[in-house]
Order: sequence, then structure tokens, then C-alpha cells
Amino acid sequence: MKINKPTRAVAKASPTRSKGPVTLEMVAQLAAVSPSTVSRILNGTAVVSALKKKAVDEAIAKLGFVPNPVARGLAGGRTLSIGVITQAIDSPFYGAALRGIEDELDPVGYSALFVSGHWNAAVEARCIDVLRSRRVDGIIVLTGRLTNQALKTCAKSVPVVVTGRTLKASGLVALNFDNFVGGQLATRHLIELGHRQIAFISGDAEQPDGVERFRGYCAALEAANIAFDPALVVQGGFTEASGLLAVDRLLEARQRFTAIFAANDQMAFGAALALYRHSLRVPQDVSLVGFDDLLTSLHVIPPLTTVHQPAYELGRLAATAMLQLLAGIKPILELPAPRLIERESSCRWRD
Amino acid sequence: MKINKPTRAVAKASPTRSKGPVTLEMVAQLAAVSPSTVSRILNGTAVVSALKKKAVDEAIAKLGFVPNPVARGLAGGRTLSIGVITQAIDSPFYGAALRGIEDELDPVGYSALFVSGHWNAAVEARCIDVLRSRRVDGIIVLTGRLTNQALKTCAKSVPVVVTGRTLKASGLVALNFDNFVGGQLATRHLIELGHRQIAFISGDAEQPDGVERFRGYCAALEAANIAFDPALVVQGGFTEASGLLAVDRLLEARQRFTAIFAANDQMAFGAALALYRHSLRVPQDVSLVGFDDLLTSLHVIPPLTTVHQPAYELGRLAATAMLQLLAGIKPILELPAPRLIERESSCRWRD
DNA sequence: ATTATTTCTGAAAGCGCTTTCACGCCGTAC
DNA sequence: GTACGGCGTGAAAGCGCTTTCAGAAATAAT
Repeated sequence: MKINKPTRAVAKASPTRSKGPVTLEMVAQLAAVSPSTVSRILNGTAVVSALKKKAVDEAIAKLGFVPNPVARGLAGGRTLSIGVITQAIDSPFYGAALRGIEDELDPVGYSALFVSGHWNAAVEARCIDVLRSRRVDGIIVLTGRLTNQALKTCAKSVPVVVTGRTLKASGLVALNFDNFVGGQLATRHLIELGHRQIAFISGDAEQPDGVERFRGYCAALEAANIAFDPALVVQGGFTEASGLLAVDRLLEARQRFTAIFAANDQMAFGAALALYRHSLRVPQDVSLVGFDDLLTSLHVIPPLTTVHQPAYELGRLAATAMLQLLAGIKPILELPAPRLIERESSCRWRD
Repeated sequence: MKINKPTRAVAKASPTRSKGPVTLEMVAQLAAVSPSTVSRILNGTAVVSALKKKAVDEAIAKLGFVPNPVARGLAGGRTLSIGVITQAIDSPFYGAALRGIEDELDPVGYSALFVSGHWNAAVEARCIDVLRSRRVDGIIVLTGRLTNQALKTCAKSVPVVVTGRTLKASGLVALNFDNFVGGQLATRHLIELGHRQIAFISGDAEQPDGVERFRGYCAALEAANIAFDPALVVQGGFTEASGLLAVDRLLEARQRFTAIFAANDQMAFGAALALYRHSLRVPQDVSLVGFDDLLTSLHVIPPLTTVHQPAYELGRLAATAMLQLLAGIKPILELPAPRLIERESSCRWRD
């Protein structure tokens, strides 16, 4: 016969933190109540006598008990985790949103599970499967390529918050930024500075944000009675390289322009580099306006005039909305309005 | 007596995908074997007759069964998730590493759980608690402020991979990049271009990476017989703003220098902006070298000469090491050697 | 042929927590 | 005094999966 391991019992009785996971049952035992009661106190599921509550609270403190989210998740309860579908974990723009989500979720004990969709609807769908299999309590989708229908379907089984589109459905809240107005703002700014030949570097055609900004560009042009010239708009892909290429193409085509509005900051950086390569000075020879207001846009040369997009707040708001959805409150949130940040990459056109 | 719910049986029998989660038990039933057998096939825990294996595989395919990671986690098995402690989810440098981790983990069915330590040992310790309570199978720590001791302790209960330091312990693998050689490389490059007065913008003093780079700077100077001048080194904090400030201080002090080596790219960007503000041209008036080779460094004006640090590979390697640790293989991995990327921010000093 | 091994497989016991369900107890109404 | 609706609480049944444990079947040894 083997010798009993007295260490086990000791570990149980002693208030040693750190070693061996403390379970709800141990708490119940110490507090001399049933596990059910402990659970009820933990979740506030039912009224418990003040006396027992006190005993349990003390036991929890003494043992340093932390409920196991995995077990909770299995038992049908919440997992206290929110799935976040982003497009690339290292995106300079969405990164700020992720931080916002994290900052909002962390204090209330939720964890975020980040997965990348890589701008691919099929991958995003897989992400959703992964998240659901991990029993996340809710899913936040940052923009993405998923169809509205897919999102709605998903919202039927789990709360969903989606950014970058407008959509109405139960269990679903959409947070949209006014890209149209943003595009207008940027273009109008250039027009007010006396520019007439304003090139536009578009984003990916599949990206609604980008096309909205383009619509804003057109609207501003029209409002100022400037004829729209298709030769002035060139397709980009939201990356620095594509912005560079776009300007190269513009220059190769000997297209005349005094200003450029890039559909995002990254393309604006690329555009700036292309201009630099061609010995065109920003802003003296060409004014440049971006969109997003990345953290780096402030320290680029010259500091970029751009439309501020509140990525961090977007993240926080999305998380807040999710928390409210989870709490059964109907979230009513409004994103801040687009705002132009004038820096040094744009200036009055010399006539 | 109540009427049986025939719907249940129907749902069970029908091969309807998408609706209602498919459980291992349903698979077992369809394949006419016990749940244990299905589990064994899933995990390769034991030899199963080819006949049953085939039946089970078919049942899995037919039902579209996906094992529930939460249940797996609870049952003492793996959760197929790896905790990753990063410092800021939106860091341009670590972002690439996170992507590397994700890219490596995803194909083998693991998920990454990212948490941010915010350069704070206490917060990082809390992160570890959170990750452990979520039953992650392993923890990857990207640099961070945790003590070696804390890491070793943690490694006793769960495999740990840590970057940015050298450390030996069982269940722990450390992946370190040779910052010293990197610092040497950058400095030597400048020296070879004829520079003698090379300023150094340091990082945060608590960051070993930064002090190693500084040591490399000193060593290169000494090797070239250039006296070290403390007035030429100014403290930064790894941010753009701190780089800008550093150069301002240098200029205010009327310090003469023909080149700057910044301990990271972000500070180099700030430095470039400060120089621009003072009408000093890069590289004609001042050569500039950074460290990290961020994605954006290629598109900045002028494109930055820098020491390439393989952040993405670092992430992949860390994940690979973790997977090997988990598989019981002793990982033997080497990070690529530092490599100088010459671009346009540095040039020969006119004598 | 009989017993000893080795394989394969199913039954059953959890993992740590939530959640019916039902029981005991109390105050109020008849 | 018996009956009734609430309330606080514990017992017990899972959640979906892993993992002993032991039995059955097949193979090898004597």
C-alpha cells in the first residue's frame, strides 16, 4: 500500500496562493456552503443571504480563487471573451482600433481573441467558425469582406458589432464612419487652397470606405464647379507601394495636377516618395492630403495633412457597444464626425 | 407522461450542417463506435482498427464535426491556444512578430491569445495569470520587463518562449537577436562613409536591446580609434517624439555631428523631422541610420538606412519553438544575423 | 489444447462550473 | 389550524471531451 500524500490536504487547507489551481468547490468547502451558492454569488444569479455571501467572499479572498473561464464556457455560461476579426494584426490603422478594444474590454474582465481575415471573405468565414467554436460571447468585425447576409446570420447566434458599414439587424450593431464627408472635407480643403487639378488615388474597388471617399471627392469637385477628369483618378490598393506606383503612372502620362488626395495615409506616403524621386516638392509643387491620420502621419516629412479617423475611439466604441449588447442594452452610439487635420503637406497654390 | 420529441432524433440523424453544434457523441453514434474511439482517432492517442477509423472519418466529414476546444481544454487536454504577451498590440515593430506567430500557429489549428503588457512588469504578471486561467498551452513573451526569475517560475508550469533576452531553463527557450552586432554594423557603416562625429540616440535605459545597441556603437567607435564623446549620446524613448526631441537638444547644445545613429527606426523618423525643421538635409548634411527596418522605413523620405531586424521571422520562430516544445522536441533555432540595409538616408561625408 | 500476452474498444469517471429541480422554511391568508 | 405562494439553498444533472480501467478478442507461448 502506498503512503498517502499529505501534501495534497495541506495544499488544500493552507491559503497558499500561486500553487495548484483553486476551484469553486474548494471555496464552497471552506465557506461551508454548496458549490451552487458560490456560483450564484459569483454570477449574481440569485439572491443569497448576506451571511453566506460574506463567508464566500472571505473564502474567495483567502484562497485567491479565480473562476476558470474554460469551465464556465463549457457549462454554457459566458467565456468572458470577445472574438475580434481584423484584417491584419499588424495594420497601422486597425492596430489602434485593436488597442481601443483591448483597453475597453480589459477592465471588465473580458479578453479579446484576435484573428486575421486578410481581406478575404472565405478566411473571415473560417475565422467566425473558429471564434464560435471557442465559444466567444460576441464577435467584433472590423470592416472586412463578409456579406451583410453572412453577418446577419451570424448575429442570430451571437452578438455582433461591425464597423465600416451601415446595417440593421437584431443582435447586430454597425458603426460607420462618414467616409463620404471625409472625402469631401479633404477635397474641399484643397479647392479652398486654390487647387483645380486634384488627382485622386483610390483604394481597392471592393472597399466601401474607399469608394465613399471617392464619392466625397466627386461631390466636392462638383460643388466647386470643377469638371471631373477621369484621367486624374488612378487606382491604388491602400498600400504605400500602390501610392508610389499611382503617382508614377500619373507622371508618366504627363498628367498635370497641383494636388493629390490619397484615399489613405499609407498611399499618401508612397505618393510623397514618388514625388520626391521626381524632384517635386511637397507642398510647394504638389499639395498632398491623406486619410486616416495614422500615428506616423505626424512625423513624416512633411507632416501630412489628412482626415482624422478615430481608430482608437472606434475600437473603444465597438467594445462598448458589444458590452452593452451583452448586457441587453440597446447601444446608441455615434462616431465622431470626420475632421481635417491641416499639417504641412498642403498649401495654397501659387497662381 | 410527456410525448417524446421526435425532432431531436431527426436533428441527430440528419446530416444537416450549419445548424446546431455537432458533438463528438453524434459522430460516435453515426459511426457506431464509442465516444472514446472517436476521441482516440482525433488525437491519435491509440491504435484503432482501420475499419472503424474509416467509419469515423466518414461520419466526421458527413456531419462536418469540429471538436470543441473549450471542452477539450476542460477535459485536461490542450486548448490549442497559445498566449502571447506583447507590449502594445499596435506596435509597428511587434505587429510584424504577431503576424508571424499567427501565420505559424494557424495552419496547425492553434489560436493565439494576444495580451498587452504595456512595458510594465506588474501588468505582464497579470497577463500571465489571465493566460494561465484561460488554460493556454504555452506562453510566448515578446521582450517585456518580466524578471528572468518570474519567467523561469512560469516555465515550470507551462512552456515558455521568450524573445529579447538570453536565458536557460527547462521548458523555456529564449530567442535573442544580436543587438550588439547590429549596433556595431550601423556605426561601422557610418564610419566607413567617413563620419567621425556620430551622434547616438539611445532607447529607454531599461530596455536591454537598446543598451546592447549602444554597446555596439561604442565598440565600433573604439575599433576605429574614435574617441567616445558622451555629449554625442542623447537619451530617447523609442518613440518618434523622443527622437525629435533628442535632435532638438543636440542642436540646441550646438553639438557638431555629421551623422546620427538612432536606436530604432521610430526615433530615426523623429530625428529626420527635427533635421527637416532645422533645414538640415538628410543625407547631404546629416546621415541617418535607424534600427529595426520597419515596413514603413522603405517609404519614408528619404528611405531609411537601417539594421534589419527580422520581426516577422522572429514571430514565426517563436511560434515554431513553442510548437516543438509542446511536441516534446528540444528546439534548436537560430535567428538570422543582423544585416544592414543601405538606403538613401546615409552617404559619404564630404571632406 | 491451455494459459499468457498483446491489441483493440467501450464503459465510466471526471475537468470546473452553471443551472434546473425540488425541498425545507417562513410569512400570510383562509 | 391547515393551506398557499415565496424565498434561499443544496443535490444532481449536465456542457463536450479526455482518459483511466477493465473486459473481449485475437495472437503468441508452453
